[in-house]
Amino acid sequence: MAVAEPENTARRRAPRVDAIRNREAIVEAAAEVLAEQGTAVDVREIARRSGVGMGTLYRHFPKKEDLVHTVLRQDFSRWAESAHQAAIDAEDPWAALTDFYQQALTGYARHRAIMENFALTWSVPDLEGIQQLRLVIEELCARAGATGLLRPGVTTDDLLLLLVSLGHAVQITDECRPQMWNRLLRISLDGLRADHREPLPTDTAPDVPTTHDGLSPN
Amino acid sequence: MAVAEPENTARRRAPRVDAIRNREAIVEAAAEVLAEQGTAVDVREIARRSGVGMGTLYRHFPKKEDLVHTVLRQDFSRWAESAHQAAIDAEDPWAALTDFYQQALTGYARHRAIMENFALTWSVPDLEGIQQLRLVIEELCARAGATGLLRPGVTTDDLLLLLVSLGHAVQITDECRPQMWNRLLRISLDGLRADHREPLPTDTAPDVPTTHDGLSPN
Amino acid sequence: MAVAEPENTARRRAPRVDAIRNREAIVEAAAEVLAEQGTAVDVREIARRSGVGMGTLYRHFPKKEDLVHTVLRQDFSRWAESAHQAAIDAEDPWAALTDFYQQALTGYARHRAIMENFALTWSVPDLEGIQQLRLVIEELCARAGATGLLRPGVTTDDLLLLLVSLGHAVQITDECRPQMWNRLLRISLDGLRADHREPLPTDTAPDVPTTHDGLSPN
Amino acid sequence: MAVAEPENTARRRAPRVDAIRNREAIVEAAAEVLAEQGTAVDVREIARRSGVGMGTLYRHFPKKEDLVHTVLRQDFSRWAESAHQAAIDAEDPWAALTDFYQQALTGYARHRAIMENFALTWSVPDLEGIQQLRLVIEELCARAGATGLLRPGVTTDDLLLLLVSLGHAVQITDECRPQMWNRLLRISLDGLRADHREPLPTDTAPDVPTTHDGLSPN
DNA sequence: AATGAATGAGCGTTCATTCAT
DNA sequence: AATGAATGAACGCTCATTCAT
Repeated sequence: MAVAEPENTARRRAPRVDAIRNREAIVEAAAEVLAEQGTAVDVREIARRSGVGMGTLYRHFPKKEDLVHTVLRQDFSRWAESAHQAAIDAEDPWAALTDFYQQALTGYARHRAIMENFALTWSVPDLEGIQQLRLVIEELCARAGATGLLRPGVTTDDLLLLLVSLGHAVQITDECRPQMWNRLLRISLDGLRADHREPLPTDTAPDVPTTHDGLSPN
Repeated sequence: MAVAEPENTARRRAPRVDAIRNREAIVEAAAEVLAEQGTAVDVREIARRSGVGMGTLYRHFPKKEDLVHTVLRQDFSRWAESAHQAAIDAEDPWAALTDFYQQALTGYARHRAIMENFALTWSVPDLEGIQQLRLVIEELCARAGATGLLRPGVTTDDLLLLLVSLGHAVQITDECRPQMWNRLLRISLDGLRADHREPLPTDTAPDVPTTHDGLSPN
Repeated sequence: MAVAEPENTARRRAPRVDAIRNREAIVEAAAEVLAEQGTAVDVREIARRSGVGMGTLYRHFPKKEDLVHTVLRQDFSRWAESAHQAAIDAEDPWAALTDFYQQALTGYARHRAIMENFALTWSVPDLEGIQQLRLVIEELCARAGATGLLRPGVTTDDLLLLLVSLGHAVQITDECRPQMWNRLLRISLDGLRADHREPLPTDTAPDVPTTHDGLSPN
Repeated sequence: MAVAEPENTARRRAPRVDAIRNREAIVEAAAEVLAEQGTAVDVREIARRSGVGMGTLYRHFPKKEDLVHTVLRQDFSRWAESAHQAAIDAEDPWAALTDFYQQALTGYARHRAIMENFALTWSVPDLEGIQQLRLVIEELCARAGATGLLRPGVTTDDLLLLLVSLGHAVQITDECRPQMWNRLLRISLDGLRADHREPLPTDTAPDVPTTHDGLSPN
């Protein structure tokens, strides 16, 4: 009898298993489709690929936008997580920074929805996933700054914008010159090194504070 | 009879004049609209602004894409021309390079169609206008290379891709951080200076030859 | 075994109690929602408010229409009952008739489902509840007729149709001219008084017999 | 040559013939369908019946509501016109009033969209067509008032609301008791006669002025 | 018997492209 | 050659009803 109780409890929540499976199928299919085709896809295509009806899709995500944001959150999060892991594994701070760009760009260049929506980094910076990504960069920035290897005055936002910028370059050259972006990355990273001491132009941003002003001592 | 002849001739050639005028009106209106709203505009809007009917528009440009390409050709050309002029006026080669980016990004960041279609730079590199732009960059590259101020190994394509890349950054930050891209530009330009001598990664492009192989002495 | 029996019995009958409770909850919620929003409501809203799942709702009422009819039966019944009570309480027959309309229209003008479905009065006259309402009117009619105050030839159906008709007027003017229907009521009631002795047009109804033909002697 | 000019002018407007024909076909089909099924019809059904594509329909009426309003305007107008004609033809003012109701109700009882939207009479009283209808009633009211046959204090709005009210009754009884509404009409008209001198309840309407207060001398 | 997730036809609307005039 | 009306497939979304648990 005592054993039966948990079973009952479990049974009560049983129906949701399918719903969860469906939700996951939808998100998975959407992630796939969005990565492939960008946010302009027909919702029906997502429904088709996930094997559910329109109603099911709309039960879980009342607006197309909701689904898109969910997927973006997830994708940005995953991206941030793997980047974070790589940062931890890296030996010296500069390598961490370098590897971060390398991996970030290698992995997500083909993700159309991510690239399309990288603009959100600035317009909706508090989207979960984007914030995570920002935190990773913030840490990379702080560490590289602390070693004195990073050019003085470089901020998290600078590094983030560089990522967005290079991401676009990667996407654009992906088909015809798949490795070319590495050259641009190298150039940019060199420009970020501490042997450049000329101050960067100020950008008098009203609301987004520069995170690391004066952090790096030298 | 003598009177009829000119009439006939006039009748036959008059339409041509109209046709040309119409074509120009369409392209002009399209340029305006595309710059403002990007390629997602309704074709009707272009027809409306140019003062012609849909049929006329489609007679001249059987696909929307044809019109877009035509406009892009023109816009890239104009861009290239003004850049060329600026390059000529510049005193030293490095300033020429710097000014080029400055002006290009300042002026075209809000040209939505250009920014959207900068990808064509790589997928359709022989589009007239893009080629012109490329030639300007090629010259800037050569001159800066010749002075020894440019990092060895930097190619025209590198500079072009940098332009595309920064263009995207400008566009994305235009609303919330309008001047921020200047920082990125500075960083990139510093990375392009000759005090960086480490070789750039090779990019083994199959079809588009690196333009300046062997240009840089070291 | 003796213990098992009641258990089994309990098990068999327990659900019934729940079922009845559920059914009532559904009807109650539906009555509320239908009165508020009319028959165009989403069935989900009813399920939500009654606290049951869609399956349960549809087990009890296989079609939305079934539920609507059940609720209407109930609402018409209640209406009839309170009208009946008021009729009993009234002193003279003419006041009874007058008060009936006054109260009926004041109370049910905002009952959207009732107003929407008053047509059922004629198309489904044997719907329980409607019949009850009809009986009340029949009695009012008979009593007023007996006193000689009611215009000769006026039938229960006339009075019922007048109610429907005025009900619609009330509903329509509820927002902008909330008391205007009283004027129409007054006019109609005056037209129903016995000082009008011209015979009313015949209506040669094939199936629904006029209830009070020749009832009023004078 | 002078003769050719008008021809040319005519030719310039020629293409519109089809458009006008289509627009008319759409309105006609819509009028038909709306009368039959009310405003809930699928726009595709209207397109189908009028023999045009969806695009054509939406070119002429950018929103479904636009088409519906156009049709209602037209239907109300026609109704008003024929009522006006009948009013002119009538010999004495009281017969004019009587005939107006008779014809109005006979002709439009089956017009579902009209009946559905009669509420607009109060919420959107300035819809062309409704205003026309109101003017006709206003005149009927004034004339009947002037003869002293109309009950003192009766306003245009009273007569209009009576029309709406009876219209609903007609619609509801149309299938099972098609002539029954005549009895209600008779009753109401008798209530409107001048032998009823008790003042009608006031309705303290804030914005819509009572048109004929104290107009009738007797 | 109860749950609520799943279904899918249908709705109002848009827009690149075609075609009669 | 020019016009702009016509086309219809496709889109985002809703909701009465069914079905697996």
